[in-house]
Amino acid sequence: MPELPEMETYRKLLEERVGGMVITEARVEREKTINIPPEMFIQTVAGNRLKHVGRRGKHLLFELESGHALLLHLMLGGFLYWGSQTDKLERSAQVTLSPGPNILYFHGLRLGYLHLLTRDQTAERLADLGPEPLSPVFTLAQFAQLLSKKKSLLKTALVDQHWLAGIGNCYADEICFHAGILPTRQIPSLTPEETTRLYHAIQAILREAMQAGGYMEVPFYHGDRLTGGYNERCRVYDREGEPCPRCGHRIAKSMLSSRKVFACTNCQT
DNA sequence: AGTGAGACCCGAACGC
DNA sequence: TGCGTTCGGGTCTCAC
Repeated sequence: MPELPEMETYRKLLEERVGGMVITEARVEREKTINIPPEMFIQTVAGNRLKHVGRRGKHLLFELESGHALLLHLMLGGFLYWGSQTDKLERSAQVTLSPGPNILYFHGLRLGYLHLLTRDQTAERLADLGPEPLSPVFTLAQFAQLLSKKKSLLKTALVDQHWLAGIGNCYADEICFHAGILPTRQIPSLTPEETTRLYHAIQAILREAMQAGGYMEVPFYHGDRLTGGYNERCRVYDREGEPCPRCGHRIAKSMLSSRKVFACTNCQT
């Protein structure tokens, strides 16, 4: 599901294409996707300029000139499409915005949402998130400090948004594989050397995935060659039984608090 | 504090 | 083909 690299890919594409544009029209097809009555939502959003598109963890922030922000979380199965009245998908869209001549379609928002918030409300909603793993202030020392405060299993911590923001089920496994460490390791058992490997794996995997365009299944616009470029690059995620790209051993799947865990039990220790 | 279960939601996958 | 059923999975909340 959409994690940091996918949302960052969307953020960049959106910033380039619709940043600075006036949202001439907003439509709400599913009221539960938003947080206020549709009339109020449309009244505030329509005619408002989209100043900037930001990201925090797995959230996307559409910052409006009025000081409001649209806070997007795609949760499970949510995705975006940017096209025209005719160039659109054969799928229902829960909300559409028209920044400029094209239309931004919000699809698959069942558990996901697009909430219109004031500056203060936005800050409050994001206040509980952990640090951004790719921020320059997120150093190895800070990561080691974070780890020292956790006693849980490694994977449980990696997907905990309050501890570290942006990593989900897929990248947690990919990061552990890159570091050669089992996701089910107890955090207190990690050596300083392993902590260093994990830190560098977080940087390497997230940056590689961002560069490749994440693992979304649906392109962002007609002819999009970036979005979803990471689909073929996952080393262990959803590859149960396939040979490990490092040692050839079969990749194992297990469950951990109703989450799938993929790992090579031979070269990850 | 960590873990687990239930709720949320509906498209996709599956079974007959 | 087609209808009914099951499942998945991030996050929040509430036990234990």
